[in-house]
Amino acid sequence: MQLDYPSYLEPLNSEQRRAVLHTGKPLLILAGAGSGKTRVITTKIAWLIREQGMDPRSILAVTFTNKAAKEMIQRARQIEERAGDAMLRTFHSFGAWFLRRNGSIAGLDSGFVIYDDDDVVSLLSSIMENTSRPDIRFYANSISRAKDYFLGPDDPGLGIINHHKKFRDIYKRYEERLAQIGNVDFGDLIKKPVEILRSHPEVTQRFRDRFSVIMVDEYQDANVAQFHLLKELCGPSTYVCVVGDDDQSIYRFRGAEVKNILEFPDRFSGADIIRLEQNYRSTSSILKAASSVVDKNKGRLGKTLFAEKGDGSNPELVSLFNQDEEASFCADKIENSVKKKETTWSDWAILYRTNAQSSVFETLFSRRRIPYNVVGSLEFYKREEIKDALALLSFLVNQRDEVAFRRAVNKPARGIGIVTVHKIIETSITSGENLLEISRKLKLSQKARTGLNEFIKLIEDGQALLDGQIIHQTESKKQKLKSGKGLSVCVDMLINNSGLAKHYKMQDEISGNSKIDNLQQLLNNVKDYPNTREGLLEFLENINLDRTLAEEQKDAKEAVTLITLHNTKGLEFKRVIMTGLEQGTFPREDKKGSELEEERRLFYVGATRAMDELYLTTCKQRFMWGRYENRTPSLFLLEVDKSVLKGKLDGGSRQAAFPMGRQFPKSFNPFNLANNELEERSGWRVGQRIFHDNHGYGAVTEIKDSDDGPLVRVRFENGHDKRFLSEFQGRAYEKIGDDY
DNA sequence: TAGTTTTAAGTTTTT
DNA sequence: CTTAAAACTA
Repeated sequence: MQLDYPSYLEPLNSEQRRAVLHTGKPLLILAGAGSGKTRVITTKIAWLIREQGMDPRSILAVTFTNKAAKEMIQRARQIEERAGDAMLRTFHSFGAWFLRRNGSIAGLDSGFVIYDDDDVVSLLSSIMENTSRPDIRFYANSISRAKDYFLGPDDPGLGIINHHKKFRDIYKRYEERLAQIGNVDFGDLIKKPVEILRSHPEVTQRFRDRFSVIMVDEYQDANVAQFHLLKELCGPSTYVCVVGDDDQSIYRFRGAEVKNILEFPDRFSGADIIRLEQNYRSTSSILKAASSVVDKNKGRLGKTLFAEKGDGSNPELVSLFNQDEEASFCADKIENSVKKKETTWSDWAILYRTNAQSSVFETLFSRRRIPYNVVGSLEFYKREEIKDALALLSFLVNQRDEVAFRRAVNKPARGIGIVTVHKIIETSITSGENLLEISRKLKLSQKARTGLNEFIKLIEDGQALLDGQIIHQTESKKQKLKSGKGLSVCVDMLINNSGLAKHYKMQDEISGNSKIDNLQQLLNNVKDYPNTREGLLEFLENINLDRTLAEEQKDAKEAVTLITLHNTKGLEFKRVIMTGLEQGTFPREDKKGSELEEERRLFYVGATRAMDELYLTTCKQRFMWGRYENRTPSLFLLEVDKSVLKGKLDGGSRQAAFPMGRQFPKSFNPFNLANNELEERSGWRVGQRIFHDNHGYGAVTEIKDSDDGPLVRVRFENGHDKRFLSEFQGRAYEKIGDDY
């Protein structure tokens, strides 16, 4: 039989197919959860290339997370290989790409570095002296929101964001300072391109010629500035297609405007609307449970979503005593089902509201040897040692970067105090010369001069390395540099010659940290970038736009997923456990009105990730601020339709035998028969099996005396060799079971 | 100025 | 419980 459309459109339903084949006018696709919108977008990209003869390079598709972008390009390529040449980015990464090429029009050097929120606070703190940290954060947040709404410091409407009189002035000074430095913040990645496009018609024309198709996914989470960017990129002949669902809007806290969806038909005249209302993902009982909560929201378009699948088993409400029992429940449930071969590890996801909640699961899962992946935790980046190294790298590409300079110049201590640092920065601002030049010529005390010269030498050596010179004196060092890979050559030199490596190595031995390991991980992460200025810039841009890149790439495919609710957008799992359903955790206690509605939508997003089974857990107590705090069940558990819910809010009366994390009381030492003086004095014993939250299982291999007391050496199953001073025992190292 | 000790404060969510 | 800022000492 002859089909009137290509075979790869066959799996689509009629509405999905209509969306793929739609051409001409602007298109708004209102796509409910699990209605196959990713499939529609990817198929549409393939169809445009294959059937319409479209050049892949003229297609721009925008998503909101890097994870979604990667998945989308992969799925499109499965249908049509050439889809790999289409431009698929997040809004912010598109903005960065745009500014690297066109920023010079607005006076921006192509070598800019992107400031994250902490950097913004740091810069702002030098503008707002004598201001408390929380206040600075508040103003930093206001500036960021203002940019989301495309409001500059001179905009009359600025009062809506922050009505304080001094806000306008602070914003203005911040912008001036940032311009002097030559870097940008997240908001600039959207706002600046719009400004350039508006003031330079020839640039706009170039972009309109380049992109004839623009698609935007998760349009409900676009902010006002992003709407303006889209509008500028769309010429009269551009085909524009946006996909969204107002019920899944979960980023209003950072400026997302659902109005963008509501007003799309007005802003893009003649727009067609296609609704995808058939849900293919979840059982109808899961869908019903999810909808019954979001139904309580007042401000919504309202939609009918039909489940394709049958009823399935009802979502199960599980009441537990505390977060340790919650973790045990999850572990048992998952383990049993995998043992019975009902599921594999990767069929399961554990969802929580805040990143901090992952640690209980991580500890228990590694103890029970359940493989897991934590998605998108920011931890790696927040680490002191990583920030130190990155500050050095940022300063290497931009010697006006006072934020990076401040952090790097006296770490480890080189005898350069705040007075000196302040003097250098002030002189640089007034004279216009960069911080390195000022550092070279400024008259200083002998002590500060010596330290500063070390720092200058370090930066000069780094620059020389990026320029392809090998600068080191000793043969062994030269050898080491030659054998290094890519950018890790330069980074390795920096962290060693700066003294950071030595500094943290000492710290690790005293406290049992693994900061050196993290720096090592950083080296590993940069090894594939070329050892040039361009390579370094590319690396810095990538990690600032996608923090998950810095994490250890241990993506074992067969593993349970631990993930925040926000990060689950666009994903699906056979079985989902939503945890921490308590007032104060989810929803957060202080949420009411429109913010509470956003939490409800978050519940909806989380619940609709589940294909076959959904569990909702709540605890009577939770360990917070060093105490067990009593909790009451989440409002959402009262709101969810009881006719599709298994279980009641009763359990959890059972007292936990031992809180997790400390199976033995502190005083408990099963090996008090130490046979030599050192073992007795240290409280440890060679052969003792131990468990460490970060490193897993291991055994004591050696105890020796040192200036600071007995030093215990541990060999871990993951191959790592660690040492720690015995007086810090019990903090991170836990004795378990028998000797080897 | 550097390093240590004390005290206070604080948990969203992410590009 | 952790982290950050402030106060204190060498």
